[in-house]
Amino acid sequence: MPQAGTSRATMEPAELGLRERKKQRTRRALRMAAIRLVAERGLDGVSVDEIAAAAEVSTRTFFNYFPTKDEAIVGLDPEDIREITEAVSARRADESPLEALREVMLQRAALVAPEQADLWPLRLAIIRRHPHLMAANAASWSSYENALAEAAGRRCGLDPARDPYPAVLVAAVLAVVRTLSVRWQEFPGAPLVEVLGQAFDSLARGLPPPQPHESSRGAAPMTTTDPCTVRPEHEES
Amino acid sequence: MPQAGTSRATMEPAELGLRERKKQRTRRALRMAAIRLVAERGLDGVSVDEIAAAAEVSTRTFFNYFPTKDEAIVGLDPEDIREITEAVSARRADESPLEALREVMLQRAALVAPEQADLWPLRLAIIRRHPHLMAANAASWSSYENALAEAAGRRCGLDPARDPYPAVLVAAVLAVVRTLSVRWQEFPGAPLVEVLGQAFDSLARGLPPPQPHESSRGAAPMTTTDPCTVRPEHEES
DNA sequence: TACAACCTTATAGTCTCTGCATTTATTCAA
DNA sequence: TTGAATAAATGCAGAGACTATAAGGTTGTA
Repeated sequence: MPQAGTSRATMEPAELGLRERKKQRTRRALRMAAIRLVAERGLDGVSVDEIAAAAEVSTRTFFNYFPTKDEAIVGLDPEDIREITEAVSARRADESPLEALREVMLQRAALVAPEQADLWPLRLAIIRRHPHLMAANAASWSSYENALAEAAGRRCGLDPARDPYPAVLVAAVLAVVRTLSVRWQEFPGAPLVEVLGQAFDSLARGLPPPQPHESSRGAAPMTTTDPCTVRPEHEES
Repeated sequence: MPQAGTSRATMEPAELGLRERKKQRTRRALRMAAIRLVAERGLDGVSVDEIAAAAEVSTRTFFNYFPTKDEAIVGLDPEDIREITEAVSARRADESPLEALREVMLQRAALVAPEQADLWPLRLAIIRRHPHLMAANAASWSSYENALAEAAGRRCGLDPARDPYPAVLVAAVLAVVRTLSVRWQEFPGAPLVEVLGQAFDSLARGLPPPQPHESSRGAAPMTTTDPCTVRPEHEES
């Protein structure tokens, strides 16, 4: 059983066999070529032919790896999905589902895989330039919404097919992560992890309205972390 | 006086000028043709040519109205966006942003514009059959995430460009609505409005983990009681 | 009526993406 | 080491999505 990964990720597991490793390399090469070229010349300024050429494979091979040009740019690696899902399942059982997701997402945001460190900003720049990619992005995420929802459901003993709670929880969490990831690029004031953390706090409190203080500070915090005046909500204890 | 739009929607405002009305009709005809045909024969069983033919316009004209075949099926009318945004702005000022959004979304879910009443289920059926459309769907929604975020921001006196709160709030809310709308088609046990209402309650409480077996709450938890069998069903292609 | 602005349309072409048959590379077992 | 068995990469042919352009119709206006 694999150690519920904190590291791993950079090294190519030697046990994987030559064929598998080659595939990973090809996929990465294609993605890098796609992102680099598109960041440079715009989405319509680059054809799949050129991307494939840059990665030194045939055009047809490109489509063996990605169903769409868009996916090559914004899609998540299936491996990443597996990692994240596993990480959620591996969290201590006494955490609430929201807490577990929070921690995994924050960790993830903190380490942004080293090889992709330089690609990440390019990706976001591209998305900002071509908003419709945010869709493809969301779509790609939604493909692991299901996986995550299942993991989340298991934590609280719910069948995600029956009870909407896990799906709702995951949808809300991923929406927050996605939104802030994109914003973060535009207003790189505070580190992403911080902004995300505050957003999660807010979410955990039921998204209470923040006070409209005339804040002329450069980086307006999401909400204060002290006992704010939460509006009276119907709650039972 | 707009009356916080409960009606309107079916009548074509006569003041709009012939040209404008014609455009609306064409757009609607194209959308209806697209949804009907695709629901019948599947996404790849219908070409844009056929859709245009069914709506009695040229293929080129189709692309004057929709940038994409997908958009014709899942995209929102700009007019709807305007209506929803206005409805949010029109809510009483003493409601919290979350409450305001909640009410608007519930109202919207309750009345599903009359002309589209029959199209709505078809749309969802199509999305379920072609999961990647959920992306286009989300994308289209995201185009009014901004509008909504701005309206939400105004309510609490925040500049949505500076403070992430409105964006986060809206993203979470729309994620929930989208998720449940899709699920609702698969498990049509409880009325959508009810399921949505429960989800909003949960959101307002900070997404607390539900108890697997104790049904201590009078107000029904999100747990459904229908025994449904489910399988993934990723048809596509 | 005449004019300007805007829609629609046909044509022709580029690009995306798929199916299929062939070739090349990798694994595995003898 | 060799020889299948297996899987991936490639080239090719083709359908369909989408666009640029130019020409022809409609609508709003003077």
